[in-house]
Amino acid sequence: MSASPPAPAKIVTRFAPSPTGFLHIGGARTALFNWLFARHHGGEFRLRIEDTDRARSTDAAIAAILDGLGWLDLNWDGEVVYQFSRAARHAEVARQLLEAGHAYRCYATPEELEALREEQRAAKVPMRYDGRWRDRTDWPNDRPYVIRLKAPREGAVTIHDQVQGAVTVNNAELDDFVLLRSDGTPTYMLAVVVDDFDMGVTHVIRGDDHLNNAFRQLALIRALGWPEPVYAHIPLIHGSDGAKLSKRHGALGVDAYRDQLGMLPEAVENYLLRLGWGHGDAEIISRAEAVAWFDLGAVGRSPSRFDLKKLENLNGHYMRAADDARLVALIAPGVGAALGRDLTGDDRALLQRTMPEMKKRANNLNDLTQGSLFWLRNRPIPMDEAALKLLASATPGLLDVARAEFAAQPDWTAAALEQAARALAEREGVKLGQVAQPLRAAVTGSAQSPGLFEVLEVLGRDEALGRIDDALAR
RNA sequence: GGCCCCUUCGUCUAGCGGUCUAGGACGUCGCCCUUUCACGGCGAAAACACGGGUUCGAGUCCCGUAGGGGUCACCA
Repeated sequence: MSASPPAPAKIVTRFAPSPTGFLHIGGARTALFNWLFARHHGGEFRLRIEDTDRARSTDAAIAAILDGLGWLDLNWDGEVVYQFSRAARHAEVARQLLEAGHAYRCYATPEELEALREEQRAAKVPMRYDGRWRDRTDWPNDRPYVIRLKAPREGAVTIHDQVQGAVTVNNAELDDFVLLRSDGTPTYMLAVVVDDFDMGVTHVIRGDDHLNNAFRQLALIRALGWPEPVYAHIPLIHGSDGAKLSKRHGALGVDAYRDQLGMLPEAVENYLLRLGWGHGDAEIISRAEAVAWFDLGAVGRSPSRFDLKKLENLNGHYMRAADDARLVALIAPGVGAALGRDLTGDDRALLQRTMPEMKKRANNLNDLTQGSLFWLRNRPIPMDEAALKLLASATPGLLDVARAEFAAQPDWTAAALEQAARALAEREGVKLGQVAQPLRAAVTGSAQSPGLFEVLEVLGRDEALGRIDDALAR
């Protein structure tokens, strides 16, 4: 038996949102990148809910995050880790650091620290904790204290970030941050490091708003003697005006892309993938291709702006490629609500039959829903403004003649009806459009629709003729 | 303000010293198809932020400037 090569360490990534709101588009992309990286390498993708901020964390937010990941089909491995439940472990690590001399007790009060910051602000010097308790041992045992990391003060730290490249920060820029609060609860900085270690996380892929934190976390990791993860800080997503995307600034939860904008998850995924990452000229990228191609090295370093137009275009593409039955199922609730009734099996069959033509005309589910209503409306169907105008300006009498021609057709088929209409137009010396447009308005209530004769055929003789009569009677 | 990061068409991007008179996609405009609207096809306008270097040669490397972003809590 020959010696087997050293087994490559299993790659473990994680998505660690704090449940203080919906899963926004930036978080979704971070989750996507982590998921793709793990799947590409055959590793694990873990989910951790950072709920240590008890005041701001909510169950509704947790549900929204899980729901959003589920919609995007970003499945995670293992159990969800709830950070708050690990507080005892975090505190234990802080105590351990204290005993090893890598951390110390700090009795400075919040007021005292605020005064310090105020001084520094006034003196225009960097605001950071000055280490006043770093070497003291005259602890007033009757007062609460926090545990701070005794961070190195000399030298510099360089992170070889997979996206940002080598980034160096002088240790003098960093201060002795708090690990354990005076009430014994861990800070984010401690919790992240401990949890990533305990979960075996090898690659930390997150927004570059965490880049500066990485240096602090690295100092902690080194004090603990733990292995350092590989970092990849991806640029943030900005709004269309270049300003940071925030809740009050165009940032929507992924649920809004589904429920309000009518997007398909594969379109959102494809769009997010191309935001900050590229693979040559590839634009339409399947999930299998994404898994095969994804790499951190191709992630761009500059922030990108969110472009709804492009997302909608992509969504249109995926809708045209989508299975008709799936689309019917997706719009059925909306169609039923607009119609004020439950859809029958016949209704669904009609939507299904017309879907190949309908989906070419919509870039989102909302438009598809609205556009499909005319098939199922009860007579007399409502007319929109353009339809009214078409009927009003139609050649007098033409609609009546067309109605009579159609009524006389033995075969109610698109081909036969078209032939009749063309013959009529020729006989009357008008263009086909002059016959077709008023008819379109009469049977669809709109100036735009799939091919008129196909519409007439699908509607059926009685319904079509009835709608024309309704228009004639106006 | 200190520190860190970023800078190719309006937007997302390709480009990893010469093949760049800078490619693709969305958007925009025009044409074709056509009973309307779409879909589809063809085409056009549109970018290397600026200034210095390095080099035989720079969109590609280095340094400044400007602009943008991030971050500086007992929040995460």
